[in-house]
Amino acid sequence: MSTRLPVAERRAQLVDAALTVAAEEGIAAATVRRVAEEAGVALGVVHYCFDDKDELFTALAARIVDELAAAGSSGLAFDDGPPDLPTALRCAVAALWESIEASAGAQLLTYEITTHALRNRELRGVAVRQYEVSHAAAEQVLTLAAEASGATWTRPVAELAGEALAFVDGVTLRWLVDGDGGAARARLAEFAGYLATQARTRRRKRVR
Amino acid sequence: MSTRLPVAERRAQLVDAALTVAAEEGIAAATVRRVAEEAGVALGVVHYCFDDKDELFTALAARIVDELAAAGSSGLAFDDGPPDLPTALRCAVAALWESIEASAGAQLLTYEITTHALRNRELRGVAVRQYEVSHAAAEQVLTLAAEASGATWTRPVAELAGEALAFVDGVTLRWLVDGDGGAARARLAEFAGYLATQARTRRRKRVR
DNA sequence: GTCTATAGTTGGATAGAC
DNA sequence: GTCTATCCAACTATAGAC
Repeated sequence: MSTRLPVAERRAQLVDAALTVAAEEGIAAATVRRVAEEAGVALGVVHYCFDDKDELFTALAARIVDELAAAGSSGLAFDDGPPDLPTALRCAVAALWESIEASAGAQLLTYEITTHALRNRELRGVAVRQYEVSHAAAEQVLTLAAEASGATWTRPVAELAGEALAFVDGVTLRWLVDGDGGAARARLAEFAGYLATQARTRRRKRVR
Repeated sequence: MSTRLPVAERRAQLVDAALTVAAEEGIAAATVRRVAEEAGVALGVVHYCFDDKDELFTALAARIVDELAAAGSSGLAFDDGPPDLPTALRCAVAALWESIEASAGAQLLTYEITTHALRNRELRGVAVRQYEVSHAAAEQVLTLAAEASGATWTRPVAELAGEALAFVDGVTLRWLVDGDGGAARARLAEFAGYLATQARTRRRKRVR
């Protein structure tokens, strides 16, 4: 069974395995042993690739943050010409929620990572980075939506992004608990409506 | 050291100890052993009082939810006569935030309890109850604020409470990560402002 | 009825084999 | 440089003492 592999590839493989286990069964289930088993390697291999369980955890968190950043930068595509701001926001929210609803385990995992990181002084940076990336993604979406619809935010985008992030976070957690996707969507739609009041519309390019 | 105690009192004492440990060091640190140590009793005593670690956890969660319900029902007091709605909301938010900011460990613990409960089928009810109580508390605050200021919500209170709860949840978690109390307060104030637009003012009792 | 002493399991880490 | 075999600590749970 012992297919020798360069350490970098092993690390990637192990982080994959850790993600699989943690998303499905929770962070507590992602023990060094369980991750090794999932990856099909002996226990000690994990400790050869990572100094420490914390280091494996940090790598896992980094990987999730990377995915988050990638998802954020995928952006909105408006093929039918420039929409108005409410429409753009509705699209953004719909796309966001679709991706959330399709990955409950991963969503729950991000909350677990946050709390776990907050409880361990050395891991605090993990939680901070998580939010920096999320915040940047939120700002980007808001900026793109405004640009696409030819509107201008009347308040700093950073503030709006902070509020949006908090709201989405809270709505998602609530949804994980009650499983009510309709209610979650309604809440997000309401917030999108609020956001639309925080911009003023510039003269629009005429659609021919 | 063996002061014999009736089981009900021991249970209460142990839940106290569990709360102390969990709020300070996280739910993962609240092992049966650590709780016994904190309470100053032998390890086995915990297993005599609780069938199971899960039962101790459930008791801990119930105790936190009770406190939450109590805090919610403490209500708002407006000694200076009926305020207008924006003022009432500002007061409610300020009081809420003060209590949150004073108990970071307990706040973080509630998130840990939620995620932990969501990862264990048998404990799902714990998370659901947590949110039912929070939601009820939110509805109560909104209703009281409207009554005190002689206003009427133009949307179902349940919807507004759901949005408020989500937002407060998200803001709190963000604050636990970045420690920026000012930003948190600003976000909450903004939301209070939004809420005020969701009501219409009835004729006001004149203040003499 | 209340508590103590002990068993059995699972986890993180390492010394050393290949 | 990569992996295996082994160690030790910490945890949950229980059998039985008082």
